[in-house]
Amino acid sequence: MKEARAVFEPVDPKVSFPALERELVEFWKQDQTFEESLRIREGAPRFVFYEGPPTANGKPGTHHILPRAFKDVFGRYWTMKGRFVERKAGWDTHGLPVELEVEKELKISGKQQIEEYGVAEFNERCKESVHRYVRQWREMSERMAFWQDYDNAYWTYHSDYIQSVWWALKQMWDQGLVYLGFRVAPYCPRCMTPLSSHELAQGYKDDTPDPSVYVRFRLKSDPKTSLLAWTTTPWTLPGNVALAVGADIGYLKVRQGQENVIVAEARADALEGEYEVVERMRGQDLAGLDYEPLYPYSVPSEGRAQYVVDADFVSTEEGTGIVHTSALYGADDLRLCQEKGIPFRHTVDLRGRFIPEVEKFAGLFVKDADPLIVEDLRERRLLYKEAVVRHTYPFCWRCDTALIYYALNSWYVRTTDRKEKLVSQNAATNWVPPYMGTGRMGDWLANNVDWAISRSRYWGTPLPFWVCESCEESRCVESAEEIGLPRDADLHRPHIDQVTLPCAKCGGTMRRIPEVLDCWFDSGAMPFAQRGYPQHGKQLFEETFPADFIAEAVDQTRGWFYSLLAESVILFGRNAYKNVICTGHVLDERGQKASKSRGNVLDPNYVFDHFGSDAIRWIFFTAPVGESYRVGPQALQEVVRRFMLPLWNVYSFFVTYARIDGFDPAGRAAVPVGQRPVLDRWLLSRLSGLVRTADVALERYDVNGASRPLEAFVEDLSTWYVRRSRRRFWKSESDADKTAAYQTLHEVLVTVARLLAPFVPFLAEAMYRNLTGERSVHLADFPTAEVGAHDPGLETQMAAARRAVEAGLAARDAAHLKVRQPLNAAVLPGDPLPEEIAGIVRDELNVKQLKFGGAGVSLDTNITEELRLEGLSRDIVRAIQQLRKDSGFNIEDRIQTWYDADGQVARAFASQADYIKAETLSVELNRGRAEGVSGKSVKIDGEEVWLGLKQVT
RNA sequence: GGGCCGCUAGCUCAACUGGCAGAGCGCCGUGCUGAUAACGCGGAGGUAGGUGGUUCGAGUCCACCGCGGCCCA
Repeated sequence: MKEARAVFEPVDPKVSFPALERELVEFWKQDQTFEESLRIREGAPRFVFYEGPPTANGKPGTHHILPRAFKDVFGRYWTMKGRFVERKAGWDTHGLPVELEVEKELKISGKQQIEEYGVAEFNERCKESVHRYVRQWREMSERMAFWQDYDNAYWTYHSDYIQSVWWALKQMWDQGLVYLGFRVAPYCPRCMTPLSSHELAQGYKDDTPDPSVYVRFRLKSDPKTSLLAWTTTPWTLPGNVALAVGADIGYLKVRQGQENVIVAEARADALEGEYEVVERMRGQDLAGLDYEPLYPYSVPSEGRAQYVVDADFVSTEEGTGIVHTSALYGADDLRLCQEKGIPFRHTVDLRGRFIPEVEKFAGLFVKDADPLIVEDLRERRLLYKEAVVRHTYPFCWRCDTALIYYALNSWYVRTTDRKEKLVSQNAATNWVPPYMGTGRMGDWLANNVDWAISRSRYWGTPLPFWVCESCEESRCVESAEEIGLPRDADLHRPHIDQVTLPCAKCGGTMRRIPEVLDCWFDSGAMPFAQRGYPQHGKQLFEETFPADFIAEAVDQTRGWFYSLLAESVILFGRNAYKNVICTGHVLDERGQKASKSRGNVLDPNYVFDHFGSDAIRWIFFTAPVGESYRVGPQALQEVVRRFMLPLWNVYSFFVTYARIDGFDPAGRAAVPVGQRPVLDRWLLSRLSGLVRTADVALERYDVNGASRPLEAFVEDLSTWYVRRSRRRFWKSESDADKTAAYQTLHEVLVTVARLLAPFVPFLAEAMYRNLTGERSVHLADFPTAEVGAHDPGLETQMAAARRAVEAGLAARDAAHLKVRQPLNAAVLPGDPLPEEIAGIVRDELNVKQLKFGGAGVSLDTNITEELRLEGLSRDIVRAIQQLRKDSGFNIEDRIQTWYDADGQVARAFASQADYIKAETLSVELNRGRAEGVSGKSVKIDGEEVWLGLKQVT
């Protein structure tokens, strides 16, 4: 309009957020906005963030967006607060998951086939696989606007990184924390490898049938009397070396026919048939009794075995209260035997078959031997009774073989030695939500066991332990140089296995142990290993340890959250992170966990292409942190419709009118807030409170505490401020009121864009760049609250006004008086409102006079002729506006208007002509039908009225 | 078997320290509208998973039980 120069680009109200986002991804890349956001904060105090490296063994899913969104929001927030936030990307590249992916690719399975294929070649394939997946991860991360330095990522397989890890192991070695232990682990006899707890968790099956057998162990001193023991693994019976009882548990000796049987009193219902109690005793009375071995295979010639011992793990929850103990096939069993000095030896080999010395069952696979053993005991009248139990039992998640518990050698870090410190350092860490730290993590640490760090695999950091062939002297190496290799040498198997070292003690040959390192140790080393510390980056490491903030999903409790904590406590005496957000799981729309095997993983590209990254981020930020999230097309659609579009439309509304009026935020001095109309003062007061609320919440890592008030504010902005202010922008005259409206809405939108920038970086960027003409919202400062604008009294009054409106509209509805019909007066309950606010209520209710203080709402329903005509004039305006719109006229177009009407409607046209002309931008209002003007008949108050509009050029 | 979390309208979820049970979506009715894929008002829809307890008062605190999710065994 007029000669005004529009300073804003037009805004498409039919925006496609996915398209908008793609443009901005490209813009940021070209503009190097992220790099700039770091550059402008160089030298400022750091906010230290650590990237928990994703394992690059598969395509990223929508559930991976969740923790990455939380990581991103704080990087952006603290950058806007003036801190330097380095964001070094990282990739977890080693480990069984990567190997399995490659095994699938190569269509091979198991260690034997890998070795036939060739370890060198196999590891090359692993590396290639990782790079392939990292490309997809990077693409997803950039599309979701997770700003990180991807070009300088750390990779756990790099030689520098491996040597940092070696250094860490050497530190632990020197502290005497590394040892070779003989422990019971879940073991797959087909794959011939122990499994990690992580793998174990994937393979439990409910309702697995197993034999449940009760076995007599005859006392040496009295062969008529047996101790009754229960087991679900008969194959461990040839390995029996002891029976365990609880010292304080009460036991019964009962007579059944010619035989006596001893069981826990609390388990007497395990007895079959009639019995007579002969004697009562306690576990401690039984301890030390010798019994007849079932089989002669399990005990070496020396040492005392096969007698009753007391143990703290015996319970009377199930079984007989007398626990059959086979040293090598149960964790409690082995610990007990080691404590009591009971000798033992294996009866089963690494393939899960009985060794030749177990003559009766030699060569049989243990599970196949179960029924034979039961039968053997039955024939020898040692079987008391037999049944089948259904319980939860672990299987190999790869090959589905039933796992067995099996004792073998593994390397350990004695974390239990630092348990107190682990617990206290964890307690000093700020967990969001808090129960993750005290509950899940705290309980886990309280039951800390030594960390099994060795894996009998191929693609991993090789354990730098060399052992002498002759004298068993061992040594830990901490760098490539130390073993005569260049720093950048490939340190992986099989190359490293070629390196032999002379034994300093006996001059013999030292060879590396074959195992590689648990890959969780790799990622836990990232605070220093990402710098190549201590050979490189010493100062950088010291400046960036510990992290202010990390975020991952809940499954990292025993994963990265623990490995970071354990390694940092051992090496540096404190935790590696001060604040941690633990996000929940992403569920599908039916509430099921998203997983590859269920096939319900939401493809991130589907989400990005249909709804956009901002939409999914906003869902994650507003849903309860730490809980499970249900995400699907409906939820995404809703967040777009409920939050993003209303905000976008406020923005589009502003730009539409600002362009028409040529409003330039820099063009005129700001109207002082105190002089602006009450709606503006109210909105600015709300904004001021919002800024403070969001800022305080984010400082406390309370994402919901910021996002939910933001959402509520946008709703108020859209459904109250803009709704009540439309006429201020629409009216023709440019006065102080209109200027105030423009200035207020502009300021609010710019501030909201800055507040939203960390959360929905695309939407905020699009708004901010157009509204300010500046380069990027992500280079701006986070808003600070305008203390002067805060007016709690006004907010209270406005809330009262809105309640009054609500009551008034309800009363009108009940009286069937439509809102377009003005009324003379209304009485509302409550205290009188100041005139300025009462005016808003009058407008909204369309009444001439308002009184407060009534008991309820009462309306003056007497409609005078004058009120009648006024009401009709609003119907007329409404009809003309609709016709203007249907005719495709622009909002600011002037028109000539013709009408053909009779009676009341005609009188309304005449008496309210000025009002109608002003509202509809009609320069003329003519009665009768015009030649050559296309028109339309409409119904107004039941009467046919012909309207014709013509644009004035 | 143990631990953590959840269970509030048909669906998704709120409600500072105990104080009259709410919103959004969906449904029905109605109104408003030259920003909106909208919005307003009204309506239907609730024994707050169950049972006890503490309290003047419990969705909220305690105990036990049930169901679901996750983690661990």
